[in-house]
Amino acid sequence: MKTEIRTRFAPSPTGYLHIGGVRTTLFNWLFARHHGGKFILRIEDTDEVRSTDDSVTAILDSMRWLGLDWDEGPIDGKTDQGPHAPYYQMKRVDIYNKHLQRLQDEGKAYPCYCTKDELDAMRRLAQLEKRPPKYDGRCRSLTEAQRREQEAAGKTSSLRFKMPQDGATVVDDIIRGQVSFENSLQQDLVIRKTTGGPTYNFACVIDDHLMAISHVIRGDEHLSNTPSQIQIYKALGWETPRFAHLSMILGPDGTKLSKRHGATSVLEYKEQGFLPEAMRNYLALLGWSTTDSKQIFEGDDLIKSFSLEGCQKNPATFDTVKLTWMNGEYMRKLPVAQLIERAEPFLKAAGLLPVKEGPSLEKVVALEHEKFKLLSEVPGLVDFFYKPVEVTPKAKEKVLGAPGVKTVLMGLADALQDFSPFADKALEERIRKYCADQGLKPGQVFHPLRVACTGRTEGPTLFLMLEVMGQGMVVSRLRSAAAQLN
RNA sequence: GGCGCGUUCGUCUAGCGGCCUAGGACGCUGCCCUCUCAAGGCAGAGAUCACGGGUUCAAAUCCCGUACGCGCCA
Repeated sequence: MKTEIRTRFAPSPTGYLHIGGVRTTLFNWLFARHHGGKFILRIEDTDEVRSTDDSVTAILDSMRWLGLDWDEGPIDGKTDQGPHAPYYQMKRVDIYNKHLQRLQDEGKAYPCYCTKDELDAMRRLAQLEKRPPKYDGRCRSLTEAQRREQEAAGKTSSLRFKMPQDGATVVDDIIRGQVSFENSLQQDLVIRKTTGGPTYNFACVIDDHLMAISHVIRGDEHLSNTPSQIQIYKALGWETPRFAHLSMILGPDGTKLSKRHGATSVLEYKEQGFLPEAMRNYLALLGWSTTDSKQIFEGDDLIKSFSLEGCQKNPATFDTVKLTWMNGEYMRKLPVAQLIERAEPFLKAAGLLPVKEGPSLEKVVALEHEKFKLLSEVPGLVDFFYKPVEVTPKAKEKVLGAPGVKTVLMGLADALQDFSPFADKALEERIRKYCADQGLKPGQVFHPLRVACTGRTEGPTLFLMLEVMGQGMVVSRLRSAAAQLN
């Protein structure tokens, strides 16, 4: 009996880490952390053509960004050497070969000399006759002499695993329950390719066993391969891990989430200004929930609450709108200083950091705190404190275009020129008094004032904003806005 | 084509035989708050629980079939 909980994430380094992959990683990670177990990262780089170091780096970066730390596995894209080598499948071929040989020696696997053309023909015929396109096992019964003959003729061979042909294999899945597959319908799986390398389904079994994985948590698409894998475990005399097959993630149109649906790489979400904790929270809720339908899980709550039993069987649609809402929730909860820290790359890119002159970023960001939904929005909502006022067309037409605005702006400038204290409440009183004195409605004054100072019709609460902006800037902006009228 | 999986508001979901005239969340609509935009508060629209048969005193919940979707094998 395996007592320690050990899960793993085993990506192929053939591109960036996409949303579906992260969700699988997240669930493995959550499960391991919940049970105080270990989470292992293994690189399935047996596809020599498409595997790249850059992909490994991208995957590692994505996981680090999301805070999904692993207990065993590579630490950067180049560490397929030394102690990290065992976590790269390409460094494990000797191990696979050993077990491949063992199965062959024990008569549980046999070489198959069929060529691709022969297999294709076989398949076409089967389809024509409306039979399942299953390999017919013709090389299974080859005698030693016949095999030597094939070898002598220089034929290359693959190695096939002898699937039992009677009974059924039951996958006892934590999420889906008992799923039964008839063995007679399973074909003799290729476990060593003609090129000599192990196939995915074989290497995966060997690794999961040798790495003592207790729970294999993976995407739904692997469920159909599981009976074959179970039979390989049996043939090797190994205990099978527990299986849990997660539902897939779909795009808005109901098909499997892919590039067509826009951003699918995790790092793209980072660039768009999403917080990793929001991403994690949202992703956890795709296919998992608690019975009280709780939405926001802060701190360790996700780890504490997570269970495979709470996982959904049916696929879920990825919804950017809800993700964005959730990101806003997290941004609102972040203290301003931290918020600025997190938004640093975006502030720098917008030229707002380091602050050259003007009010402190803390005060300015605090004014708009409840409005942010993305880190990338921070600069755009506060930049008018640091840049010359640019009046939007809408503001110009609707507010500055009204009659008497020029007089109002000049009047305000005069009234505020030497006003003290230049602070929220006092300013409000003073400006309301100005309205009363002039016989104007507050709206006739507040709106032009805002536009003159910010160039926009919407923005932070007015008087506090004026305070933060400071007397000098406010008065000069009022005057310059007035000057530009007529 | 065979096998497997799935199907509750637009979306994520609660539900595991009576508490369901189906609950929550996002989004949407309206109202309140209000100097704008948000945030917040309140209210509302929105699901004949894919469809058709059973089982049962009673079914979203159990069984069978059909349809549709998805996956795997190719």
